[in-house]
Amino acid sequence: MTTNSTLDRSAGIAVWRQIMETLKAEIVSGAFEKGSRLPPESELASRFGVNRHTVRRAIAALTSDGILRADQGRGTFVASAPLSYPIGPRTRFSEIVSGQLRAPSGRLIGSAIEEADALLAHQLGVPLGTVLIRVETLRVADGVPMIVATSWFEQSRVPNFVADYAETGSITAALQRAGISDYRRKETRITAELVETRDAQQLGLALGQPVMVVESVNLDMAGKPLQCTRARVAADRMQLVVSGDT
Amino acid sequence: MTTNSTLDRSAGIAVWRQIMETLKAEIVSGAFEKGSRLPPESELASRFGVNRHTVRRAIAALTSDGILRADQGRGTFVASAPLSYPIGPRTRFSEIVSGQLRAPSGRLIGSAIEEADALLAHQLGVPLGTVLIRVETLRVADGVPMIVATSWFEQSRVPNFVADYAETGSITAALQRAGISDYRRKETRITAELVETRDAQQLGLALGQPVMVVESVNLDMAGKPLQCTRARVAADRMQLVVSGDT
DNA sequence: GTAAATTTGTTCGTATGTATG
DNA sequence: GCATACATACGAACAAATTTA
Repeated sequence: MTTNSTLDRSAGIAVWRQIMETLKAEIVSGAFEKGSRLPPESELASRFGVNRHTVRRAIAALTSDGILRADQGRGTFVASAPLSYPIGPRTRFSEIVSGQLRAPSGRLIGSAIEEADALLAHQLGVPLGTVLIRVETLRVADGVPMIVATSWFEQSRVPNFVADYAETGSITAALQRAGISDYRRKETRITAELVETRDAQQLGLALGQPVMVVESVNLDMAGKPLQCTRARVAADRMQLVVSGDT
Repeated sequence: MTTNSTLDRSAGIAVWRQIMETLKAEIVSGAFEKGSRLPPESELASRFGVNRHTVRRAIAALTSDGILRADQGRGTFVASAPLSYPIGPRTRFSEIVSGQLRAPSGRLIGSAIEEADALLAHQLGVPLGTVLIRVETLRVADGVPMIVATSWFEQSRVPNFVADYAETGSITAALQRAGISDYRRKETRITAELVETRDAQQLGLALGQPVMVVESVNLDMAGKPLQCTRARVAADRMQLVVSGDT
């Protein structure tokens, strides 16, 4: 079960973290049941070919994440098994990919004003340092959190966006109040990462679970970039569908 | 589009590596065109709030990956952006990589004869129990493994597929030898999972890393299902791109 | 064409973090 | 807890190549 992926000592990733990731992956994949005892530290140390201190640090990190719990004298136990929300056949949410969800099921979980860095400036076609609105939203289907998304808009184009979105729960509706009647998606880029701590909390995912990262740019009808979105999608609950037609 | 403006100094990941990942993500997302010059090291250092040495190490790592190239006195330039994988009706791995000036290569890593189960029978439009060829392939670009794919074909339509693919390294070429001159993609479904042990070995990924799972069905020009594929894509090496034209 | 400014490349030293025994 | 070795990060300087004025 365990392929000894050789520890890399100069990859810029601390050995304790590499061990932590490996153990987490094994727990997630079900190698250890919930409540079961982990092998003793000495055994793990010899298995990974490291000092016991190093294993202890990996275990400490997993403990502070709530994944393990160590009882002095008894051993280390799996505290929380990986969550899973089997909501039947995977929901198909291709329309969400472009951030064009029309139904008001979005919840505002945060917003901020910030200046465009090189990447955002390029994607939105604005000068570096342009004032942007950043909006964090959570999208839920059937009571299950599905997507955490971060969107950026040029503030001068949608000055009252945050209040409008909070009220309507819909990006389309909020944009309409700013006089933008329609928009279209330019392109969508998809990759996958391990979920970040904050997103894991929002999505109710265990750490170490994968999320799809969907980056998209929407254009107004004049072809000017309007909105830039980075959505993190719970991979076990949702499937992106790309039609081959047209 | 990493908005990770704050570097995490106690995550067990070296700062230079965090910067490397950020820059790589920005290059992939198109903030810097191929051939364009990166901001000077001093500027990047102040942007990330680190010493110039630290930026230099991140740049050195990207240089040894072939992504950047540094000329003394001139600057640092984007040599070759990491691959992106455009998904559309005519997706073909070899065209994609050759379009981006990379050397494509498909390697046969296994094959088997099996009977269609309910799912495969439905997707290929054949009766339950129809004899299929299952082919496992590894696709590599510039010596870096990118994709492990499992494909199913109706054996009677491509009786000699395995030998033809092993010889040509190309699905398109092997199908042509079976008299199938062209095909198109019906639909593509994307999700993400943690990499499986066997795939991790093939792709050279550590356990616990995410892969994108791309399931697709190709149709022949008469619209009949021809090929059904489940590809596992190394998420840190490739980005799927859906253009907005479709 | 020369000088100044920019930008990458290199070499010291020092402090801190990581991993071992 | 302590001593040791190595990797990481910072700071200051200087050298080499290129661009700009």
